Amino acid sequence: MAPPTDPNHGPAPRAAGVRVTAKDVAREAGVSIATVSRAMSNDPTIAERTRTRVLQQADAMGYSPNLFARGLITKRSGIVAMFANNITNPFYPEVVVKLTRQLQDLNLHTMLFTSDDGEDMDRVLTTLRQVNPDLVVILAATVTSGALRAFRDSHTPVILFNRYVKGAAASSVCCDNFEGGRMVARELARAGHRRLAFIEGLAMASTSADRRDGFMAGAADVGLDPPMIHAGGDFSYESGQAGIKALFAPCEPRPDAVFCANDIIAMGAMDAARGDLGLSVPGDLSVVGFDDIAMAAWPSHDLTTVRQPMRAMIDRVAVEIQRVMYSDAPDPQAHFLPGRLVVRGSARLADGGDLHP
Amino acid sequence: MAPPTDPNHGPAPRAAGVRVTAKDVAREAGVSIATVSRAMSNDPTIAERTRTRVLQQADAMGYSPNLFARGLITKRSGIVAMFANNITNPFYPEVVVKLTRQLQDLNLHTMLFTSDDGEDMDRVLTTLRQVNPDLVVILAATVTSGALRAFRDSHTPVILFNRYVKGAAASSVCCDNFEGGRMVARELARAGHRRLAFIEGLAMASTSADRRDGFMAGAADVGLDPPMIHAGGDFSYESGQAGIKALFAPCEPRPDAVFCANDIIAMGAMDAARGDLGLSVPGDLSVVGFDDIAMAAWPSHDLTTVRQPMRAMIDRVAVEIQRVMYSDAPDPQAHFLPGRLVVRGSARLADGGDLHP
DNA sequence: ATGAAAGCGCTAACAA
DNA sequence: TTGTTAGCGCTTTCAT
Repeated sequence: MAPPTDPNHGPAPRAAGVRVTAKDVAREAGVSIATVSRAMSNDPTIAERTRTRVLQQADAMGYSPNLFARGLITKRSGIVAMFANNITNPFYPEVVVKLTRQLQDLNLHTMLFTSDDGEDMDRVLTTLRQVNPDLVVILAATVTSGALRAFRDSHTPVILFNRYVKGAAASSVCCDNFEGGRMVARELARAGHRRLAFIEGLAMASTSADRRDGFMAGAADVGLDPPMIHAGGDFSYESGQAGIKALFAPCEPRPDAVFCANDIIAMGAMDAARGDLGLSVPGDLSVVGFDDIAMAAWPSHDLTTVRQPMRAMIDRVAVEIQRVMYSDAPDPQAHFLPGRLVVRGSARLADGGDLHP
Repeated sequence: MAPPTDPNHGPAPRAAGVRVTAKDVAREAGVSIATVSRAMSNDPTIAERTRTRVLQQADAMGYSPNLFARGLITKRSGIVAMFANNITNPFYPEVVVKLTRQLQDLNLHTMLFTSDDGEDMDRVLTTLRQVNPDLVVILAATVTSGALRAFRDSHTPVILFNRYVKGAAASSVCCDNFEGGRMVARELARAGHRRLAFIEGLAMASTSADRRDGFMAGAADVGLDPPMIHAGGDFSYESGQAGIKALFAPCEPRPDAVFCANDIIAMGAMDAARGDLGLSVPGDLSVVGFDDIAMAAWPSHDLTTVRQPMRAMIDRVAVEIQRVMYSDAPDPQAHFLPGRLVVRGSARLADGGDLHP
């Protein structure tokens, strides 16, 4: 079917000028604006004949209702505000785009907000509140409890993506980062690795911390020494390069496996291990990442990694959005979705495994 | 299926939160709502003392003006709609995020729209028009002239990013793709390459076509045979793998240099050349990409490529946005920004060069 | 089944 | 300098 505003559908579009309003359509169709409104919103009380006539007229004039005027009355902006400040990791832009795509089918619109780092974030969140979003999705960013409270006060539900704040008035949809880390440690141990190491991402990111804690717990489970930890980096390729060099700087003990807070770090670590350190991967060192971004599968790195169930996470967010929007006083819910170990050539490992088998 | 504007889709949604309005602040501060409005919008006619008092009260109550009620009157939504359907190439998500960041400082808000591909694009653009954006930025997507006309009719300026439509009522900010391609051909020839090849991206993308045409023009300039062209792919890694294999399938002539429509393709071509074909890069084959995404610089690929001046392009878009928003009947302008050849290890080349020296 | 009228929250004349 | 009033474009009673 032709879209309602297809200019090649029906008579020539109205002479260029101001935007066509319900009033214009009403006048041309010989009805009241209330009837136009009813026609546009599928009000069942309208006569079928009138409805089609009005719709046709609207179509011909290229009319579509002003979403914000509508929102002023219905108290629903139809807007989902997404906040993301992670840009070096292609995982999150991809989530933004895919989630946007999905929300479009629910007649919801994405408004995008970003901040460079911590300090101006509250300023951005204030701006964000001005647009009265029906809902806020915060992607892998640390948000102050003050900001969370402000949202609760304005009755704006919040969904955290890959972030979990205990006791907060916000829903969460996360990959089970802790279990993912634990699984990696166990599998590495099972394949005979003895000296584990971990390269952190951003210190304040719970994704990094949870993966690390899970990794350490897993090492403890199987009786290995606590993994060496390289801290102080961010989620970048350069952090991976720097991390692996730092881990190998002391003569002993040298790790035989390194787990990284995300794939980008892992690729940096792998390239530096091979290039600068002259190590064989996985011969001398197994490297494992987290995310499973597209290029992890490329032969150039062939990276063993924990795949975040992106599709399932996005679907879960969409469901949570609907739940939260269509219930009166929704309790925040936390969802943890299991990751899956994707075994490739960068690590000496036996086999894949699920987080929650 | 319910029309895109159906608000009665499903059960009645809960009303969004009760928000503090200008009326509330006015009551508490003992002034009229007009005064509140003046205080919030820095109207110079208001008394300084009143202004601070009102602002304080507003602050205390957590008030911020409803952007859309304001827009209803001022005829300015403050919204920039961005349309992007390219998701496999990390270049564009990065542009979206960075441009958003920049617009925030101009008090403009980004609304994001995507479509999977051509057909449902008009439907998405219809939805997009409902939000009355002050301006539309279309990123590297092909738009129908009908859609462009619809925007012109509703007086919504359009800026095309890396797309140029001759005679269209839309501004353009592009990397000079044609000259970029030409430069690559010339530089390859200068370094002694004789049998050039090109791997296309999506057929309908002008970025791919312009780079190809420039490349062919450059080859002609220096008297080389017309490059072999591999068509029928998209902008993916897999297209690069398939492309290079197809180019090497016939025994003769075999290319000694391949230029790819973007970096992702180039990496696929390079990995397949080395892996599947057992070639040495750049010994047997030089590989050149386009974009200079972050990972092009990673040692794993060390890709020679044409760098798009992303920062300059984004700045240019911001300037164009301001120009278009603050003038009555702005003529669309086209800007072509020169790329720069970044010489790395994937190609036997003499030296870097600028598009417009 | 349709229309008239009352706003949603805000800004912009126009008065005072 | 401030308040009053009239809408922006739309939905939603309440009549008819």
